[in-house]
Amino acid sequence: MPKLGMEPIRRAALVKATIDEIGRAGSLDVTVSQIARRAGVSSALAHHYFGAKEQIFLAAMRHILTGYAAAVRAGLAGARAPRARLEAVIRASFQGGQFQGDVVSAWLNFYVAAQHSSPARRLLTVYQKRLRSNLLHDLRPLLGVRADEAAETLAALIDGLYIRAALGRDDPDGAASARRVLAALDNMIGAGA
Amino acid sequence: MPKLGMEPIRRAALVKATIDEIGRAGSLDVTVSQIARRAGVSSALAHHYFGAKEQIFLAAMRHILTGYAAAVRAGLAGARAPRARLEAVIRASFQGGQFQGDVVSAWLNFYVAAQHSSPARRLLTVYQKRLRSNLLHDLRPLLGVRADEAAETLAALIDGLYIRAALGRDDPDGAASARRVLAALDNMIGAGA
Amino acid sequence: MPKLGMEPIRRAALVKATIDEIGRAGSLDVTVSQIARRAGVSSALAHHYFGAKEQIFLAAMRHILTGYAAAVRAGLAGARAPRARLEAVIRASFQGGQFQGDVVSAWLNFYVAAQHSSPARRLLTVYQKRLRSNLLHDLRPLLGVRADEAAETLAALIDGLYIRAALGRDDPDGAASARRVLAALDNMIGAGA
Amino acid sequence: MPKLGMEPIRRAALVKATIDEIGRAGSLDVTVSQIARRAGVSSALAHHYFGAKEQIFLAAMRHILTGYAAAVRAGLAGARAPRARLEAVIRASFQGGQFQGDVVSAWLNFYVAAQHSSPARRLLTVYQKRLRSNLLHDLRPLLGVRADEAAETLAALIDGLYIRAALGRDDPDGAASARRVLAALDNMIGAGA
DNA sequence: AATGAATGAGGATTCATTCAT
DNA sequence: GATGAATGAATCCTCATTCAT
Repeated sequence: MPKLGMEPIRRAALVKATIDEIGRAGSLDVTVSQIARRAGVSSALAHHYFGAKEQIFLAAMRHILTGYAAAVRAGLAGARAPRARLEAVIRASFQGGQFQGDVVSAWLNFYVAAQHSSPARRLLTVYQKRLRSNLLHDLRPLLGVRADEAAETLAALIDGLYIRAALGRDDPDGAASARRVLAALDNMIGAGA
Repeated sequence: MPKLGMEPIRRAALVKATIDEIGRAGSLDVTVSQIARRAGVSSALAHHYFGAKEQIFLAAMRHILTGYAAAVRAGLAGARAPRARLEAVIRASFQGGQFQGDVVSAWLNFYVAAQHSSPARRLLTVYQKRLRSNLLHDLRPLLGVRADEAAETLAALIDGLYIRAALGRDDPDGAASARRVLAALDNMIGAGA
Repeated sequence: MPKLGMEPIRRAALVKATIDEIGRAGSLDVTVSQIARRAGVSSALAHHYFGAKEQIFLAAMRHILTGYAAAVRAGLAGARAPRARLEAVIRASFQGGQFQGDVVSAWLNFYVAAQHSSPARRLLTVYQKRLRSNLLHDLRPLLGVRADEAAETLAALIDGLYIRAALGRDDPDGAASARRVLAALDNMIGAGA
Repeated sequence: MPKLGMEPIRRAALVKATIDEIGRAGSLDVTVSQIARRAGVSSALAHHYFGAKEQIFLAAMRHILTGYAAAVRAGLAGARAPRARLEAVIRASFQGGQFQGDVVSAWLNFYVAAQHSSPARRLLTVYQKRLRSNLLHDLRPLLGVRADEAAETLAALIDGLYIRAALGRDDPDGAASARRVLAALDNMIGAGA
């Protein structure tokens, strides 16, 4: 019997290393060797498990999106009222796991990748649809027909705060960002009165 | 006899070609040869005029920022009241010259470049500062101490709408985007009442 | 409990898989992994049994030559007269086992391998010597001193028909090929009259 | 004005180097770097002019076929009678330029390449058709309906002599090979009487 | 002013081979 | 007996950049 069960370990390590490297480089101009070295394996092994470089990137993207989805689910677990649920969704975007240097940088780069990579675009579209649907679900009871516009605006605002966070040198301030989105949300609700 | 005065023409053509190519590729993964070919010159000439590839990119970035600055200036020319001036600044971001496929794509890519290129970051910072100062100047009379927060939020919203526009396949709808930012602005003003 | 006696089975499977893969690829550019996969084992096992890739190829070559030798022996079993024996030798080259897509393709590739691999060359030389000696043995009584020339020509003709068969897309027509060689043979005999 | 007109020179040198290297290696397992080094240029330049490795090989193949076609044309120039023309065609195959170590080795390898490369197959098909048509044109007056069979056999014989020449260590004996084909031809003619 | 020629450096990818289990 | 794990070495190919003309 050979050494068994390394595959999931290596894959996870490589995905983690990919996000770290993208964060460090601030771009997708990262070599497979750099990723592999950081993961402590040879570049050949990275290819062995992922096939091609793009697959590594996509796996990293999927990893981030999965983490985000889990954060949203967790946040929604205890929330019932629309306003509370919206706050949960918004806060999830700016929480620990998601809103830190490397991950935010990776996000921004995935946005770029989505412009020329169909699979990347598909993944991003899934995220966008889910966010939109989450927001709409609880905006409707509060805003009625204005919910659609509001969802678009809030989603754009979240993305905008991400992009700006990516430019900051230090780890971004998630609490402040969440506060801003919530303020915009409350403005919308208030304006409807 | 040598052709005189070609330099500005060539430079402009190369800058234009750079933006076009970035738009086409959806990333900065564009070769000097591709840019040169599109500009109708040899890649050697591109180097002759710009020195290195990064300089070409920076020139393109500068070109876009200059165009944006001009649009803002033009918009502000006829506006006096704070609300009118804010609308002018916001509309400038989503007007013809700025808010079209290639240019938006270039923008997004420059955001990425700013993460690892100091000169690019500097250029982007200039833009951000100017936008912030423009917004603040007219938000203060309307919102007082809440102006800072409002400026941050509006700026992020503008960026967010750009990023989302970059993902759309067709030329983005500038009017709709501007409307959203203005709605957010009016919500802020209304909430302050 | 360890399976006993697997070795010959695995070796045979790998040899068979090698010939099939060479036929499929139309060249020796076949990886050990491909061969192993087709044989239903790991590439490590292929190395375990054969040591190195070249050994696998040589074993495949030996397998083909052995099969050919057996076909010749079988053909000669019932033949007595020189002309009949020659026909048997010639037909053996174009019979079922030898003259089919994969095998012919492998043959051609072994000719190439013989140009840079000494062991391959040695194997091929054995085949050539044996064919030559077979032909000569029965050409001498019929053609006397012209037998040497005739043997060379017939051997070359056989090889030439193989090479041309290798290029055809479908399984080659062994009967037609044999007929051509026999016609050439009869022309030689006839010319001697 | 840059240094001009190097392209055809480099291309020719690379084609020549390719044939030499294939001859030396006895296979197509030749790296672009080896070819380039022998041609006295960088491997990058080889790619610059030919794009990809396969194109270099195809150019070499084309070069050989062109040389062969020229030799045939030259041989046919002075020949009128069918038998004389056939002799010219046959001799052309075994003359200086065509029938020497490297070139013959390259030939054999091109036969292999034709098994998996469509463009290579196409080139080889052109050669085969031309040879067949050349032979048929002059065999018909001599052999009538038997001309087709004869052409096939002669073509196969020529190929067979090539393949065997490729295995010999020294430069092959073209005169002897030609003599053999001519003898086969005369046997055919004689048998028809 | 402009470009064809040329290359060094670097990166993705493949693969035979080894090894521990 | 058998294999998953792992890698070093190679190879194709790309590209920014330089230079002579």
